[in-house]
Amino acid sequence: MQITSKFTTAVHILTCIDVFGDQLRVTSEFLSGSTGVNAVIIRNVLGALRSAGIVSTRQGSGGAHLAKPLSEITLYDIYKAVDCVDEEGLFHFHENPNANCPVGRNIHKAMDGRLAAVQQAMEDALKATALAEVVRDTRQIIDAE
Amino acid sequence: MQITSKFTTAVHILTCIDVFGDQLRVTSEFLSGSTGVNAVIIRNVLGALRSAGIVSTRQGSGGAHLAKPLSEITLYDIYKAVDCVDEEGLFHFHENPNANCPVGRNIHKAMDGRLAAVQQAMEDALKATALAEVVRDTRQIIDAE
DNA sequence: AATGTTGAAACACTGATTGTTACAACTTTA
DNA sequence: TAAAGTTGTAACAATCAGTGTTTCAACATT
Repeated sequence: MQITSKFTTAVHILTCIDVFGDQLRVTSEFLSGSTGVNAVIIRNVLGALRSAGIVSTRQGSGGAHLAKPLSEITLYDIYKAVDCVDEEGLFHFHENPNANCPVGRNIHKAMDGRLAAVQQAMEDALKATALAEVVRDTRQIIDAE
Repeated sequence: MQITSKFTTAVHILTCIDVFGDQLRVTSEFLSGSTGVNAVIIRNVLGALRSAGIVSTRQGSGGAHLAKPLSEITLYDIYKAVDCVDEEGLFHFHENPNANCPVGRNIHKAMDGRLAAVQQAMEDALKATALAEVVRDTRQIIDAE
C-alpha cells in the first residue's frame, strides 16, 4: 500500500511554480518535463489544486500561479486536495463480517475510534509542515550545488 | 488509497482466537465464517502472523493459538506482520523526475525526511494500542448487548 | 486567423488486492 | 492402518485503482 504519487507530484509542481514562476510560464507541458509525469495527469493534479484554492490557472493563457502564500499551504492541504485517501478512511474493514458472531458484529465498534486516531496522528504530522519549508530547503540544496 | 483489509482481518482473527479459543477449535474455516473472508486468505494472514511470532498453528491439527500475551501485541506488530506498507515507504515518488531540472533532481532530498516523519507519526500511533485493549473493549460491548 | 494552452472525456495498460480451485503434507481419531 | 479434517502453498481468475494516452472543444494571445 502506498499513497498515490499524485501527492509528491503536487508538491513538485507547486515548488516549480514558486521557483520558476517569475522567469517563465509554468505550463502543464513544462511541469511534465520536470516531473516526468504525463501532461494530462499534471492538468488533473492542477485541477485538484485549483479546486482547493491552492493554485490558479486559466484556459487558453498558459501558466499556473499560486493562489495563496507558501506559508499558508501545508502538506495536509495538498494531501486533501489530491484526494490521497478514501472518504471512508485510511483503514477499511472487510465488508461481510458475520452478524451471528459476537466478535463479527462488534469488532468494528471496538476498532473504529482507534483507527481514526491513527489517521488523525498522520494528518496532524502532515499539517505540521508548510510548503514554504520544503521550498526553502529545495532552494538551499540548489544553491549549494 | 486504503490500507489492505488484511490488517483489520488480522485484528478480527486474533480477537476471535482469544474470545473463542478456550471453547472450540479456531480453524481457518471457522474464522472464514466469522469474518466473511475466504478461508485461504485467512490461512495466508495466519501464516503472516505466525512468521511474526504472534500466533502458532500446525498442519493437520486445526486451531490457531496466540503465541504471546495480548498485552504484548500492538496494532503496529500486526500492521508490520501483514505487510500493509511497501518497503520503500508510505509515500512514493513518481520515478522519472528530470535530472536536468534543478527542482526535479533535488525535490526528493527536500521531502524525504518530512515524509519519513509522517510515516513515523502514524506508526507510533499504531504502537500506542495493544491488542489487549481492543479485545477488552470488544468483550465489554458483547457483554453489554 | 493561427497558434498554443487548458479542461475534460474516453479508453488502454498495469499492478495490487482479493477470491477461487486444487492438492500435497500432516494430525487425529476410529 | 485407513478415513476424515486441517494446514500450507501454488496457480490462476476476477476486480479495482492508479497511471498513461489520445482526442477534442473552449479559450487566450499574438
